[in-house]
Parts: sequence; C-alpha cells; structure tokens
Amino acid sequence: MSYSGGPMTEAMYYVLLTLMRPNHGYQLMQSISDVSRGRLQMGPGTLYGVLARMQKDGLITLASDDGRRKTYAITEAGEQALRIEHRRLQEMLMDSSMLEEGL
Amino acid sequence: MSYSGGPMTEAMYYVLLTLMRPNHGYQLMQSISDVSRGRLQMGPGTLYGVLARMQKDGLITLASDDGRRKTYAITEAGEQALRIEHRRLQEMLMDSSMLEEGL
DNA sequence: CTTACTATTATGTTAGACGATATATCGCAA
DNA sequence: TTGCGATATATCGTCTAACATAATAGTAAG
Repeated sequence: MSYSGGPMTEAMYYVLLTLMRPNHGYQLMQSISDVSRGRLQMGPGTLYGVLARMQKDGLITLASDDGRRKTYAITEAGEQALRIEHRRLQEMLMDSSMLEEGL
Repeated sequence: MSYSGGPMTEAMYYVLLTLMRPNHGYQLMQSISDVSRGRLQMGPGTLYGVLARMQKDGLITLASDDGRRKTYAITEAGEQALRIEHRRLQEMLMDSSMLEEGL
C-alpha cells in the first residue's frame, strides 16, 4: 500500500481504465490496445509489473484465479485514483492554454 | 539527442511549457509553480536534471550564460514535442470518456 | 504435436526525489 | 569601508520506482 497519489504513468492509467470492466492479464494487453485505439501496445513484462504493483497498492484486486487465468478488477481506491488522475490531466491541459494560443 | 517522442513526464512538460518564455534555472522553479498554479513544486535536483537531459535532447537551448545565470529557451523541436504531448493528453482524456459516464 | 494462450522472471535503463554543497552577490550594520 | 549573514544560483551524488525488452515455462486446444 504505497501509492501516494502523485502523477500516474500512462501504463497505470490505461490499466486502471481498462479494468473498469474486469479482465485477466493476457487479454488485458489486447484490451488496452483497444481502449487506447492502438496508441499503446503493452508487453507482458510491463503489464504484469504494473499489475503486481497496483495490486500491492490496493488499486486493483485479484477477482478470480482458476490456476490459468488471473482476473483483476479495479477497487474503490483505484477508481478514486483514476478520478484524481483524470483531473490532473485536465489541469495540465488548462495550464497549457494559459500560455499558448496557436497550439 | 535521445528523446524518442514517447510519453513525457510531468516535470518535462511543465519545464517546456514554462520555457515558452526564456528563463534561467533558479527562477524557473518559481515560474513552474506559478504556471501549474501551485500544484507542482520542483526542487533543484529534479529541475537541473531535467534541464540537462532536455538540452542534450535538443528540446531546449542555452540562450545565454553570464557565468552566474544560465538562461534557457525552448527550441523548435521542443515546441513540436510539446504539441505532441498536448495531443497525447487530449487523447488520454478522450479514451477515458469512452468508458466512463459519471467520472 | 504443434501452435496459441497465459503468466512469470531477469536484466538493463531512465528519470525523478531528496539532500548536500559550492560560489557569488547583495543588503546592512559596525 | 569592512565584514558578515542572507539570498540567488547552480551542481552533484545517491536512492528508488518504473518501464522496456526479452527469455522462459506450463497448459490447453486444434
């Protein structure tokens, strides 16, 4: 339980987002690609590392494990973290409009 | 010259943004706090590390150095990277609206 | 029996956080 | 004027987190 609420990485953001509907790791790789409309291709190393960390931090939970597939779901804390991150992204965009015109 | 165009960190983003008007390192710490409306307080270690990396990558340039102050400015490449990052942030928000209603 | 599915692990690299430090300059008091 | 403390400015070293990449391993399915 060590996530402090600071800026989230792109990987964490999309994993949380995609886990708004429960899913297992391997399938998640494809789903993340879908949700990001192909922008983000996450390899297994990256993904499972993120999953392990986020589970430890209580942002996601292991919903089921049949020995073959491990299905994860976002937790209440995860949804809140996602909302906060969402707001942060909005603020970053707002801060840029302060300085730029023809971006 | 090694910045690949991937996701940018919050620190890089605000340094670039703030350098839309040239500024020197120490003053930059305050300006970044202003631009982010207090959300981001960057210490010297973080800032100067970011500056060194971004200069090496050609995103910013050393505009002047009187021996006391080093004044940096954003480059053409830096502005383009900033535009790309801006677009990425927008896409991340769009991708979230696909899945969420009452966020 | 070979291919696809699913997960794990090891290693390397990068970047940011934090704290300590070095130097110059400025304001001010004696 | 001298001297001294405070502020401005920049740098360095170390620690840790996190992602990329690739290799591995087991199981199911056609």
